[in-house]
Amino acid sequence: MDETISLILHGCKLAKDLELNLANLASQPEIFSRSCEDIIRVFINARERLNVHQQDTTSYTHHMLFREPRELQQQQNIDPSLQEWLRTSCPSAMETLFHQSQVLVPEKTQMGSGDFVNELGSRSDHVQAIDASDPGRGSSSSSQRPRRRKDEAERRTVRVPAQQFGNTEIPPEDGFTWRKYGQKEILGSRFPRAYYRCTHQKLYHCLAKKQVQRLDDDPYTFEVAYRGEHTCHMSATAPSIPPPATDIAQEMAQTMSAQPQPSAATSLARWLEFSLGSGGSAGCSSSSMAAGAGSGGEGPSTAGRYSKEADYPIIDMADAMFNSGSSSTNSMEFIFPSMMEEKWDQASDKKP
DNA sequence: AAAATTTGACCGAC
DNA sequence: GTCGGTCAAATTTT
Repeated sequence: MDETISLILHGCKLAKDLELNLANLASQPEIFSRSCEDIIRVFINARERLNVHQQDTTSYTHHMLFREPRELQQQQNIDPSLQEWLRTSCPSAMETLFHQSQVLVPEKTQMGSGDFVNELGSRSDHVQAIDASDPGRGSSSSSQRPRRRKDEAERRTVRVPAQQFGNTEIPPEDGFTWRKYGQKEILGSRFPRAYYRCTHQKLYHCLAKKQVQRLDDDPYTFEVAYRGEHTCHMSATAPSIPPPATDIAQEMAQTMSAQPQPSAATSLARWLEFSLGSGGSAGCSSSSMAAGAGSGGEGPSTAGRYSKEADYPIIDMADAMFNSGSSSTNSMEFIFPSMMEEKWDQASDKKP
């Protein structure tokens, strides 16, 4: 069953890489199509495995999926940038699977064991997650003197190696667009700390931020601390402060051309959330919901948003996802509705 | 022209 | 007072 999890994560990884390369692939439909088919193949494979287990016992799959998330995470050695992507795309699934915010991969673990090479040629970042409460530099301020703002969001820290080619001083992409708003010399650190906020902060009131700083002892490794939640790419929440329609259109046009379109992969991520997360009746889901509320993420609102759909059993969702046959076009239309018609909102959001 | 970055000033927590 | 985080005007880039 661990292999199935690994497959699903591989699929997510491919989807993430596709998302990152979406803009580049606009002019290369063959590669784009092949990548999509790869992703579909991976998930079909996963579904078949789930089907097998489903025949064994109806609840077996679910129990195994939720058995020991932390243990699984350690076994899989999940790419933390993928974690961040999954976490922002489908928080409850992420929490269920990985107990997010407690991600801890011990030092000197075999980096890259979960590293998948894909046809898009994008390299998989070898990243290492560290606990936000690590007493080391970077969170020293919080451990030494818990400078707490009332509404300060939880910090999630990952270490990311510098790019292998090109300008190694630029921290690798993480799938989001950021605007730098400050830089500070930090006492006792060789390198300054850079402060970024989400580019879409104004338009979507997206409060996500990150701090990037090179390690003293390893200038080719960045420590990236994320704070706040991305609301800009979650179509259900984005218009919570509705901007003028023209601004949205402008923003979307700009987003489509300038960067990967997050909502495409978000659709896939939602399937994960349906399948893996917050399965109402299961005991594990309640704990994950509680953890979401307690650990400072936007847990309650996000988890509640999909609670209805989460009633679907795993196999039903997988079937719904792939039952349009092996035609990549049809499958893609289901998997990436926002890309095809940008109809996801109407399809999933049951607004009055 | 608009968007992004730079950088000194400012502010709140200690 | 120091320090880290943010603001915002100036500057650079697109």
